[in-house]
Amino acid sequence: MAEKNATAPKWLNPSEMKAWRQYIIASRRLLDALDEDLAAHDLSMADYEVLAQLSDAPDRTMRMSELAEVAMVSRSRLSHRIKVMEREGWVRREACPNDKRGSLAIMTPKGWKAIVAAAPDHVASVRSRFLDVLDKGDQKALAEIFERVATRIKDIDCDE
Amino acid sequence: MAEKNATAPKWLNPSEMKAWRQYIIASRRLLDALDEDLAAHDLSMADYEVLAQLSDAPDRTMRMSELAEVAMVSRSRLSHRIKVMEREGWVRREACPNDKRGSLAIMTPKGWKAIVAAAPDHVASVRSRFLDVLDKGDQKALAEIFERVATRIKDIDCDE
DNA sequence: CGAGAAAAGTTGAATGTTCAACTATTGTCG
DNA sequence: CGACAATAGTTGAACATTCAACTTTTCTCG
Repeated sequence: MAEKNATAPKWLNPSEMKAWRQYIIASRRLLDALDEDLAAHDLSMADYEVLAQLSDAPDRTMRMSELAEVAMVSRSRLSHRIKVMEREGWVRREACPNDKRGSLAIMTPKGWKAIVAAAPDHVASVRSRFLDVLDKGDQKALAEIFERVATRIKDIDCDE
Repeated sequence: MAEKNATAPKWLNPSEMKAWRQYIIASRRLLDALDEDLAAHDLSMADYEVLAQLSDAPDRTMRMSELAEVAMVSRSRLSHRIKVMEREGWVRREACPNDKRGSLAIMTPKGWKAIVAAAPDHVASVRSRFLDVLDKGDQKALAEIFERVATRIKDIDCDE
């Protein structure tokens, strides 16, 4: 849990509140819109992320736990999702040769076709719904801010 | 679906990519962390939002559809969630006096106690995980950017 | 070596969310 | 008025996610 800082006021001031609310509202709408756009390809954002990461890996092959890590989903969730992707014929599993506990997720040609079909639309959608309203300076500022946010979260959760 | 702009390149350039990835990664981690923090009060972010909005309404009472709107959840989802909150004794439902189709969600004293207990921790958590890494300028920049994002999404989805 | 801790992955059950269908009421307008 | 469209809300079934338990294998270190 977050440390309570003795000097921090209990409630947010108007400027903090505005930043937080605008962020949370726009993020919700943005993710919803991107999900809707992806639905045309029968994909959710989470499934897209999994397939995109897998398609980027050498031989389009990855250890389950590594894939879970980079796609930011739990192992359990990945396991369940891969099961349905297997049924769709997008991915297959193979035993890991050097670690007998392990399991490899391997993208099939059909899976490759699916991600290749979805990617341009998804990129266009990210562009039109998000990037198009940012100029170069905004891009840089945003990247810096969220890099700090991610770092901060890692720091808090490591020493508690 | 997003319009395809003839001049837009198919892929993201490094600066766009960085802004997008940092945003999506940090957001995921941030929301996860806030959810974990709220778990101490047996709440998800979505449930917190519902209760917070309801607690702000006159008489802590709201029409279901209005509550769904401001809490950014579907009507169906709200209906299901309110059912479990009713079981917890946090909310009760009452028929809407002037519109016989309608239904009012009313926060109980127990529900008020729950949100009052959770709110300071949640605010502290938003602060320490997010706001603390923003200076005044960042706050303003972020609010402006995400206001544009939200507006853009509304605009796209209205004329298509 | 070998005991116990840690890591990888899966599973089933419980819980949460979406989706489409449905009832009931209200609004619109010829 | 009265037919039809639109709105409010709920429901159950299908689907997705989480959670804790479990198996198997590997790592650590006395």
